[in-house]
Amino acid sequence: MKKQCPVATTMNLIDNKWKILILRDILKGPKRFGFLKKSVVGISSKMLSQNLHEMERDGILNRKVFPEVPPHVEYSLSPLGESMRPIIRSMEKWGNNYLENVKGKQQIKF
Amino acid sequence: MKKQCPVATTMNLIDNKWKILILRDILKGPKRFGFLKKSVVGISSKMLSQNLHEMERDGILNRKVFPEVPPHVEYSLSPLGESMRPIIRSMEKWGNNYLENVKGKQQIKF
DNA sequence: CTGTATCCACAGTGATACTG
DNA sequence: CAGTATCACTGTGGATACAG
Repeated sequence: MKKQCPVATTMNLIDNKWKILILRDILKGPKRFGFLKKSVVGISSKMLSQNLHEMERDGILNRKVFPEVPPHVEYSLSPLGESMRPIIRSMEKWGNNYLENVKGKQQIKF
Repeated sequence: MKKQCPVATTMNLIDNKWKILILRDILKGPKRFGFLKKSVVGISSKMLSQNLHEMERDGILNRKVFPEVPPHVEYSLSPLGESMRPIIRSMEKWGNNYLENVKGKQQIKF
């Protein structure tokens, strides 16, 4: 029985940048498909749909359908998804510091 | 002038799972090419070389060549790379918790 | 030991059109 | 509104061989 790497385990569940950005948004509260489509800049309906399905399958988020016309679907965090908040927060902190202190002020290109 | 998303900024610098795993290893101390090749399970020389170059270009890590025969190259963290430690640690924590408490014990598949 | 060079298969993704 | 279907394309990344 092989020992598993926790970091690799985490990366298996959030394996692309779209999922991180989706998580970033839903951490602020439940979101609808259309909202995410606009908020996650550059994502296509297909990619959004696909990633939402995978995240639901992995137990990271819940999908709630409101029986209305026109259709209304809301995505919210499961407890497992909520537990990822520290990961996203650490990335947010790092990114903020990078944008403020590094980009352009040091010799690092961009 | 558009406001930039810190999370997306972070993801632009560590945009694939290889970089995360490389970072995980070098956070424990300077590492050589061959060590990383074995430690980052599944990575090819090409991918390893490519990612190391990108991370060096982005200012995340330093490359030090020892003028010896046979060649000896060591990769270590720059201050910028070191500042990513909280990100990796949060992933490590999450992954550990997931492996211990979630996988197999709840209804979440795997 | 630490890589680079080349080839190439195929998974990932964008674009577009369409549906309940 | 919230997706799905299909297709074409591209770049990622594996395999292999080779080099300094």
